[in-house]
Parts: sequence; C-alpha cells; structure tokens
Amino acid sequence: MNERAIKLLRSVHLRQTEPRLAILRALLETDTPLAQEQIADGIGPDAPNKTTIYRTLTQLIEKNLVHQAYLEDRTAHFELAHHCGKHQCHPHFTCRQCRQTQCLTGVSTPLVELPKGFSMQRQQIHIDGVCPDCQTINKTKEIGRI
Amino acid sequence: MNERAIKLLRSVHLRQTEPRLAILRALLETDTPLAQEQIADGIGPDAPNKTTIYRTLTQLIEKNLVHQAYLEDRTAHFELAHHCGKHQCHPHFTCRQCRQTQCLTGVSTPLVELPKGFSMQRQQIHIDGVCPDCQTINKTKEIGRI
DNA sequence: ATTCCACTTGCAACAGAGTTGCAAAAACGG
DNA sequence: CCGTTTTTGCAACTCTGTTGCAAGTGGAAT
Repeated sequence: MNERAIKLLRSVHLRQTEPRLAILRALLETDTPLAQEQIADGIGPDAPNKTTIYRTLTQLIEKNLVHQAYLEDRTAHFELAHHCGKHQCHPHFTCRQCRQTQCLTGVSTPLVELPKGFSMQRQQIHIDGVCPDCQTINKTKEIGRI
Repeated sequence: MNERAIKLLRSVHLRQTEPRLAILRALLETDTPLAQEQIADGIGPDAPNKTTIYRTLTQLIEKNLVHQAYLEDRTAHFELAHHCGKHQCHPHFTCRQCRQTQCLTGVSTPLVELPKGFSMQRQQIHIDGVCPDCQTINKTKEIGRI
C-alpha cells in the first residue's frame, strides 16, 4: 500500500510526507468513503492533526486523486415532498460558479437496479456543473477578451 | 398560499400555529430546496427562531410533507477517485438501520439527460434503504416474535 | 554533506450549522 | 373561560470544519 501511496504522491508532484502517505494508505485500504475522524482512527495514535487531514484532503481533491462523496456543502436544504415519487424525487443541479441549486423536474431518471438483498427507500441524484446563465456569462467574457 | 398551508397542517394533524404556517408558505413559494436561514429570510423580520424552524422541519419530515434534499448527515466523506468515470462515480448506498455506507460498484448507472444549456461536471447518486445484513436481522427478529 | 527556503505541520482560537434543556406562551377541547 | 398538552424562544452547547501563526521539514542547490 505504501508503494502505491508514494506513486500517487509522485504522480501529482506533492512532497512526500508521512501524514500524506498515511492518509492515502487509509483511503487505499478501505472501500467506503471515510470521514476525517475515520481516517484518523484508521491511522491510529500517530494520526496527523485534523487540520492537516483536512488540508491534505483538499489538496488531493484539487489534484483529482480524491472525491468528496455525496456532499457539496454541509448545510441541510429542505423542500416540499409533493412532487416526489415513492422512491425518488427529481434530480438536483448545483452550479459550480453561481452556487445556485435548482430542481430538474422535467428529466427522466430511472431507478438504479440494486444488487440482491438491498431494499430501496429513496434514490437521490445530485448533479453539478455549469448552469445556462453562467455559461452565457462565460461566453460573453470570452468575446470581450478577444 | 396560506390556504394550502392550512390544509397541509390539517392533513397531518398538527396544530395550526403561525410559525408552522409561515414555514410552509415559504416552502410553497419556492422551487428550490431551502436552508434554515433562507426560510427565515424568506419569512422576514417576524421569522421564527431557528430552533423552531429546525424542529418544525423535523416534524414535517416525519409527516412526509417535506424532504431533506441531497444530504444525509453533515459530515464530509472522502474516497479515492480511481474507480470513477469522467462524470460519475458509483452510487453510494446508506443503510437506514446500521448507518453504514457502501459503494455500489457493480450496477449500471446512466447519466441523466440534462436540459439544454446545462453542462455536467459530475453526477452523484445516493440511495438509502436497508442493507442485506439488516434485512436478515429483521427477519430473524420477526420469527422470534411469533 | 550542508545550507536554505518554500512548503508543511500542529496548535489554539474561531466560525457556522444544528441540538438540547428549560421556562414562558399559545392552541384547542371541553 | 379553563386546564392540559403542545409549541416556542432563549441561552448554552456540540460537532465539523477553517484560519492565523509559529515551528518544523523536504529536497534542490551548492
């Protein structure tokens, strides 16, 4: 595992430090998304400070080695359930630029076929990208730059 | 809107109070999921205390009038990106009973067709329900109860 | 091997979302 | 209108994550 962690760090030109290697090893050894505290527990008594863990994760995300699973910001958002189906409501779209979220009510969204033994209560789809308004703004800026 | 809010409260046998009506009106008037603070801002200077807003939302969720959009718990979870496609990684499944999350790597997951003008960076699917282990436990308990 | 400097780390203090305990206020059935 | 039960608001708290800063470290240049 350590070999792989070293290679990963090399591949993105980050300095090789023990905290970074330990965090990568922890992520390599598991197959579920881990929270900061779980990473620290997994590493043990010599785990890096939580600040270091958060900062390292942020760097690894910037380098595209790590993803943040199912959470964009940590504030809860609520909506009326009246337009939702039994197991699914419409997908939500969050724009990376303007940070606005909107509901996509018109699109078709098949339910994922779960492996045997699982039962579904609710499926949520969350998409992020760039919304039409921001795309237009971007294009306008490009033209201005020429 | 107030009429509809009153009807909604009646339908779930909750007492008719001004805070509850105001919160429902705020949710009825919008088409995006709102955070607590947005609800308060939407109501204005006479908005209920944030504790009341949270408690009311919890009750409305229990009564199935309201959903919490794209967030199960407010802790960030991280994972290596090495198994993820360009725009999507595998769905995540969270069990409502044991609270364990796992990655569903074997299932097929079509990308949602976005309306014109949107561009996608990443699609995430989050499912919750009951995992095979907990289902088995539940069945065992049922048998015991007979 | 040593030196140097930018990059990293740990600590402490902080910020923001959400929760809890409790006393005061309000709803609503009689 | 009264009494019971619910609901509300406040203050203090918890928990996750962030920031500023001083001390420590990797690794490139010498």
